Amino acid sequence: MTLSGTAVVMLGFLALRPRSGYEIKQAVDRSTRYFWSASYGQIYPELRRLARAGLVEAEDAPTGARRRTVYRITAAGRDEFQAWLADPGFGLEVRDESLLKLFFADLLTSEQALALVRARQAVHHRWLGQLRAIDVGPPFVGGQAFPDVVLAYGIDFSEWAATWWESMERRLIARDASEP
Amino acid sequence: MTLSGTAVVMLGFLALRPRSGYEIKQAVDRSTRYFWSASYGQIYPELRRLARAGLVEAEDAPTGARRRTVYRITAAGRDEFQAWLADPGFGLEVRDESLLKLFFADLLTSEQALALVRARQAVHHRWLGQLRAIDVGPPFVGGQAFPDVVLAYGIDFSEWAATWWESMERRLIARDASEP
DNA sequence: TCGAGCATGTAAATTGTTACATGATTTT
DNA sequence: AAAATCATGTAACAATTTACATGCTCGA
Repeated sequence: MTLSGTAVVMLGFLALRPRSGYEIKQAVDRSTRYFWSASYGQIYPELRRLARAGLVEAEDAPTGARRRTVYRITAAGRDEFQAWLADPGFGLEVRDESLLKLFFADLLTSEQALALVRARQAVHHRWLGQLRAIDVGPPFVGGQAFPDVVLAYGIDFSEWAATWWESMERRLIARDASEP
Repeated sequence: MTLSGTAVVMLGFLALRPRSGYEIKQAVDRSTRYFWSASYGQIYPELRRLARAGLVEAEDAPTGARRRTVYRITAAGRDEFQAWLADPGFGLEVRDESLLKLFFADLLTSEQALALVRARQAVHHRWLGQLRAIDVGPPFVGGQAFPDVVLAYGIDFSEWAATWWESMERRLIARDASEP
């Protein structure tokens, strides 16, 4: 059984505690979304697939007349998740349109290139604000140490990147000043 | 006309000079692949679409009896590419399976978590070697300054990341030594 | 002559996003 | 009473990977 990326992150959150599809989406959006996102269009169909495969179990848990289904990971699901987790191999894919634009930025004016560099900078500053807000809030996953390690990585990387793009901005400005 | 990511990178390389599909793939693999990859399964069909849309022109350029088609960007194609390039907005998506595994690493033994951290380290060291080899070789795109900026980003990031994961390794080892 | 590299392509499957649709509950 | 949020889902589309298939050319 090969788990898709979405299946794996869902199983991971269900391994911590039972949740509804809606709650899984919230968990992803509050934590892994920077490096592993998931949309409702994937989550709900995938929950059904996982249930058919016996990796999770569904339970009706309505709030009043509003229907709600909570999923619980099974022993088989836990085994699958552990197997994925224990394998030290991993995929790492990046689709970075700003680096791509910068790559071809010789075809831009100085002003346009500068705008690009500043837009990129802004992204890192925004992330930094968001991640620091998580950092000072209550722990996302109680008793778990590694989510904090990942958060620390996010903050450290954002700081490094913000600084890198700021110094790139200064270099571009200096270059423009010397060449008319 | 909305250009797909693959279309855009192809048009970008064709804006620098005419190439065959094979040569576009080589260009991508030698330069943008770390942040923007493309496979033959996309490139060849997309070249035909771009030709139908009038953004590129095909020309037969066989080597002996081996067929070969070289594509040249048209004025319309250049306009489309410039329009994409001049827009300072960008997408940035990451699918980082190693951060995801680290996020759930409380479910792993110390040894397994350490193996994961070391595997991640190895990736950055490998990239660093590859990027430094490009850095000392002949310039990939003659007369263009920004590809070197992107390369510098890649090298600086790889150095930062290698260091970060090394210090994470030391922290894990220290933690394991203090807690039995 | 054999293998590496040049060169082009298709088909199937997977993966994922976006937009749409519906309705209940809670907060302002 | 309206708006935000909770909650679930589908359909259409877009993007992408992988595996397969074919055949030429050049250097060892």
